[in-house]
Amino acid sequence: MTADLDPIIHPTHRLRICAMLVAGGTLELSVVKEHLDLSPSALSKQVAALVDAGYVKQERLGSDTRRVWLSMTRQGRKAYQGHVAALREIVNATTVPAPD
Amino acid sequence: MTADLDPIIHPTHRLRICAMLVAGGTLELSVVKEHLDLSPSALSKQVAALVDAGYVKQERLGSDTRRVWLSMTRQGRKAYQGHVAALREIVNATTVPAPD
DNA sequence: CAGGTTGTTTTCCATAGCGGAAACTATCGC
DNA sequence: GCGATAGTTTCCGCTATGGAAAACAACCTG
Repeated sequence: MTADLDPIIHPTHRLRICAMLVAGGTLELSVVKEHLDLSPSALSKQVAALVDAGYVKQERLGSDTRRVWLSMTRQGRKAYQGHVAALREIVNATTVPAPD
Repeated sequence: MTADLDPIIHPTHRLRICAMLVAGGTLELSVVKEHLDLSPSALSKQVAALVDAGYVKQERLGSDTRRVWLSMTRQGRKAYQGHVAALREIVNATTVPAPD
């Protein structure tokens, strides 16, 4: 009943990264970097955290294999959905502990 | 157009505290503590951060002045609304940077 | 294929945030 | 006044974060 916020996803940069990937499918790392205006190292680390958690897949695709592409894994999509559900639950809460 | 996430509000405990107060009006600190299952010191610190930001008002009301009551300030409510708007914007984003 | 360039990751470092435990302050009820 | 109750602060260790620069990888050109 009480969905939990996912601490891997919640921090602002990672939440944004996931949102982009969920909406956009497979995106180039550099596109995400520009869109979120993150430094290379900051982005790389946040993405690494998502990859470590099994939420995001990284691959070098296309003709120029220097470029990295990102996409959500099935597990990541599920975790993201759960996280968003938890956010909605919190934000939409109308019920509040009854006063004494 | 791009609303920003508020770093004061975003962290999970503070988000929950704000959500409770926005929904519940004036609540006793201990009620919040029980509801969120936080240790005394953890709660005290998170609330202090919200108070420092001017988002939450703390007062000792009623006969037992040991008990602290919490409520959102006007500024806090506004910040919370903005934060939630930003969350919605991120989560509902359908538009994504166009591919090459 | 050497050398330069571009894209990404890693290392190093300094700083901020967080939470538990325990000491402390203030108040209450008897 | 005393023990119990509510909350805050201090102290401490741990994790997270981010910038800068070094390192690494892949590409491109001559």
